[in-house]
Amino acid sequence: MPTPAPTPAPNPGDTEPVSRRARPAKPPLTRAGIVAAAVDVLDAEGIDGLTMRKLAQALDTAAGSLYVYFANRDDLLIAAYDQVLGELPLPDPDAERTDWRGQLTELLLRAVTVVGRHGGIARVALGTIPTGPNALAFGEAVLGLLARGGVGDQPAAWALDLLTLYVNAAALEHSTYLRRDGDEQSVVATLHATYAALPAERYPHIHRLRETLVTGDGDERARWFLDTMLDGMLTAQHRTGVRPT
Amino acid sequence: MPTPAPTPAPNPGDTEPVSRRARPAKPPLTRAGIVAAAVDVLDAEGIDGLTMRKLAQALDTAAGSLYVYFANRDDLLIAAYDQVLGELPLPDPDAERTDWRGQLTELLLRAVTVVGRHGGIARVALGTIPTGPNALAFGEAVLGLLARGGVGDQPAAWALDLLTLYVNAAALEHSTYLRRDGDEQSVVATLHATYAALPAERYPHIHRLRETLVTGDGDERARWFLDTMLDGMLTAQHRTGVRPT
DNA sequence: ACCTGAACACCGTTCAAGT
DNA sequence: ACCTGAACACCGTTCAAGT
Repeated sequence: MPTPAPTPAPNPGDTEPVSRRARPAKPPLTRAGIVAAAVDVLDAEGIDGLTMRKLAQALDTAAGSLYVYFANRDDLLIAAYDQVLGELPLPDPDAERTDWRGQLTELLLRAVTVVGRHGGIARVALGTIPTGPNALAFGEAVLGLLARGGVGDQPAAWALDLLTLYVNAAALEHSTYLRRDGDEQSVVATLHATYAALPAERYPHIHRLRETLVTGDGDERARWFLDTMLDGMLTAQHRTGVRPT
Repeated sequence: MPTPAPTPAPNPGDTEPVSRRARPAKPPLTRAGIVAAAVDVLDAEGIDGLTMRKLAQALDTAAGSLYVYFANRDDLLIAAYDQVLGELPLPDPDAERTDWRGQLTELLLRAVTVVGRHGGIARVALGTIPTGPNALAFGEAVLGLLARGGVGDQPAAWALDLLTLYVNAAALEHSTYLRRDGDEQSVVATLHATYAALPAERYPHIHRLRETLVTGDGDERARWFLDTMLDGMLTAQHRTGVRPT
C-alpha cells in the first residue's frame, strides 16, 4: 500500500494546492507498484488468473491505465518474472574460493523453490532467454561459480543455458504441484497408477521401472542432475587436459 | 414435457432448400479427426491461435460440438501433443546391440525437431508428465537404449525425466524462433546486442563470454548436453563399480 | 447420440474524452 | 501526463432445443 507523502512545510513556490475534493488525488501508478501488485495477484490466482483487469482492480484503476507502463500483458509478465527472481539471494561474487560446487547446488535448488512458489510464472521464461536485471545477475553468479570451478568458456556458456532451462522447467512442475486441486503426493500416485496399469509385454522397461520412475522429489532430482552434469563436464575437461585453477 | 409443435405450414416464399440432400448428411466427428484438424490449425496459427472456435470452423461445426469428444481445451491440447509425438520414428526395440549412444542422440535430436515444428505445442508438455500412448512409447524407447548402455535403474529413470524436459524446452525455444516475426538469427543478434551493451564492471563474466554465450545452434547444444549427461552418468557408474553389459 | 445456436462470463487492447 | 469508461473483437464453456 503506497502511503501519501506527508507535506513537510508549506512551500511558497509550490504549485500543489489545486483543491481536488472529489477524490483525494491518488498518486500516479508506477512500474514498480504495478509489478509488486502483479506478483500478489499471481500468488493468489496463478499465471492464468493474472489478467489485466484483475490487476487493475487490485490497484483500484482501469485496465487501460496499465498500458501507460507496459506495452502488453507479456511485457508485464516478463517484469513479474524478473521481480520474482529478485527474491533469490546470490552468492557474494567477491567471496574467496569457498566450495563452488556446493554453492552452485544451493543456488540452483533455491532458484527452483523461489520461482516455483509463484503460480507458474516460470512459464514466461521457457522458450525465451530472460534478460531482466535479476536474470542477468543470476547468470553472472552462475558463470562466476563455474569459472571458479575451472570450467571452460564454452561449456560454462552452454551450462548456463541448460541450468536456466532446468530451473524454470522444474519450477513450473513444482508450481503445478502446488495448485489447489492436488498436492505432489496425489499427482505422483496417479502417475504411478498409470505406469502400473500398463501391459508389461508392450512396455517392459516402464513396467519394470514403475516404482523407480516415481522415486525422488524435486530436490533429489535437482541434485542428481547437477552432480551428473558437472561430473560430465569435468570428465570432458580431464580428457582434453584442462584443469581447474 | 412439452409436446413438439407440428410441422408448420410450408412457407411459399421460402427460398431455402428444404430437402436434406442439400447437404450430404455430415458424418459425425471423431476424436481422431478433431485432433488431426487441431494439428493443422496449430501449424498455421500457433498454440495460442488454436482456439475451440477456430478449430470448430475448420471442421465446419459448432464449438460446442467439440465438448462431446474432449472435456476442455487442455484435454484437446494434450491429445494434439501426443499426435505430434507420433510423427517421431522410434528405433526398433528388437534391433541387436547397435550403437545405443548414437541412436539415443539421433532420437533426441529428431524429437526436438518434430515437436518444435508444431507451433509451440511443446508448452503443454512442460509442467506435466505426458502419458499419451506415443509419449509412453518414446519413454519406453529411451529406457531401452539406456538399459542397453548399462545405465542403472535410478539414473535411467531420472534421465528419462530430464531428457523429456530437455526435448520439450528445446522444442519450445525452437518454435519461438520459427514464428513469423523473426528468424533465429535475428533473435540471436538481439541477444548478443543485449550482452554487448552490458557494463563490463558489473557483469564481467557475461561481458567476457558475450560471444561464447550465443555460439552454437540447437543441434550442437543438444549434442553437448547429451554427451555431457551420459559422460556424467557413466562416470558415476564407474565410481560405484557398475559396468555396461 | 450428436449437433446447433445462443447465451454467459469473461478476456486483451484501443481510444476519445476528461483532469 | 495520466486516468477513465466504453467499445471492439475476441475467448472457453454450457445448455436448451432440435435431428
